[in-house]
Amino acid sequence: MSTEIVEKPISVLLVDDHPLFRRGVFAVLSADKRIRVVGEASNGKEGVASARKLDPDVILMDIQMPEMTGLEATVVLQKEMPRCKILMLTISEKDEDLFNAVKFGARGYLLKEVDPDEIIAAVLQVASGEVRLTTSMATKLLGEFKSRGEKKGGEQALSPREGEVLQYVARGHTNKEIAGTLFISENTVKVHLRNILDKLHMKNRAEAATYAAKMGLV
Amino acid sequence: MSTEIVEKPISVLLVDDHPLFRRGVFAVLSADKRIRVVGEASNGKEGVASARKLDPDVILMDIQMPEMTGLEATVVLQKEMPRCKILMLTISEKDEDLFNAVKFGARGYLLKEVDPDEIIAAVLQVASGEVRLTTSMATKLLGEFKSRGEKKGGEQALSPREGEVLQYVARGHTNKEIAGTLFISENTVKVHLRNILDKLHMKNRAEAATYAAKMGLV
DNA sequence: GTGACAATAACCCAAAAGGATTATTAGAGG
DNA sequence: CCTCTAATAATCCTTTTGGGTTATTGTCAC
Repeated sequence: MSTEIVEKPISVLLVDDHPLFRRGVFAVLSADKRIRVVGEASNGKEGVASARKLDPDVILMDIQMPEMTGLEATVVLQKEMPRCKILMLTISEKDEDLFNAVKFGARGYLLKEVDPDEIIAAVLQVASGEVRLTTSMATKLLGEFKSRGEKKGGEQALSPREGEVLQYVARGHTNKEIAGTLFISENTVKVHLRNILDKLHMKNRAEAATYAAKMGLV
Repeated sequence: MSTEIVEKPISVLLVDDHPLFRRGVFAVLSADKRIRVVGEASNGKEGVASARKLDPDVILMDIQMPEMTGLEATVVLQKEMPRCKILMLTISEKDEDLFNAVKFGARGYLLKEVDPDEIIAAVLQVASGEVRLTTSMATKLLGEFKSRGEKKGGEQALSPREGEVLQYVARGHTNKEIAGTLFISENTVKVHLRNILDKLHMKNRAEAATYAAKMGLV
């Protein structure tokens, strides 16, 4: 047995709806021997499927994507595969997105305008179990948690399906339309919506739509 | 083959504030022998300077950039170097950006989510003097110009009262509640809401609520 | 294998929202 | 003075939503 320890490269899955951007990230990450890009996906849904199949160490995830956003995908994957570290790589500088990403289990938050070097450092860092945030982000988060410190008792997370339904509601679709899109009965949509309203302590779909928009789900 | 006519490659300048994205585009374009990337810039100001120096055939330009946006740069360059074709490559699906880009002289409008192949085709097409738009964009442009002819400019602004009603809608208030708050009849609230939906081309209050949240009204 | 939970679905009923039309009044601006 | 518009309001009718209840299935964890 050799005394040299051969490290297995960190496997990375890219989830972003822009093929061109993916290619850029791919080029940057592939230039580093400690990292290996094992797959790509172009929306949250595909991302979840790929993650299940590939079981990557790190997922680089965009937030704003068609079909299923990065936030929703993060919710799903955190529950399913807690070993897998999710690093948000997004254009959004909105505080709301940052808070939600962290709340839903992301291990880091990078803006797309970062330097190539930075992204490599971030991948290595989250792979090793650390969290990657800029100091200004960390400050924002601390302030946020302090201000809602004791209140957090009742908050229940939405299930993936509920998140999906909520998206369509926010886009102005009726229950019947949503049922048609998701191939389920209108009754089921109504049940989902009722559960959503109960969990969010809200009164009707318009209020829930506002919530969804603010959370960046649409 | 010595009889083959050797075409000079199309020279391309990339202007985008995301190094990672630039790298992706560079990789894609460099893989095609008919195209040669001759320079990169990370904002509109740098882009204009580089364009003056390099005189590229085609400029791939982002819209949202620090210092000087792609739209501003397009205005400057169109006046100075009309031979140089500008192709917007942006994340923005906003009609307004599309309209402005075309108005300011862009020869094409691509969304960043396009396939690599598409971007090569678009560069070749605008280099040859054609215009590159999706059919849905062309339709939007036509509709815009037609409606400018007869009415004042497409979107009608909400009246103050309508804005007020929309806020309450986004907060999840019912028509009856809004009527009570504003000391008007429920019928009037319904009229306001109908006018809001008509003006925004929306279908129901949930969709309007999403719009309000995105606009920062709530 | 039991218990928890997500997703599915059905039924009923009341309340709310949506769509169309018509009309009155107060102000602003020509 | 006349016109245009925002804001007000009513009536009629249809569709959608919201609220409560019950039940079946599949999966995952313990």
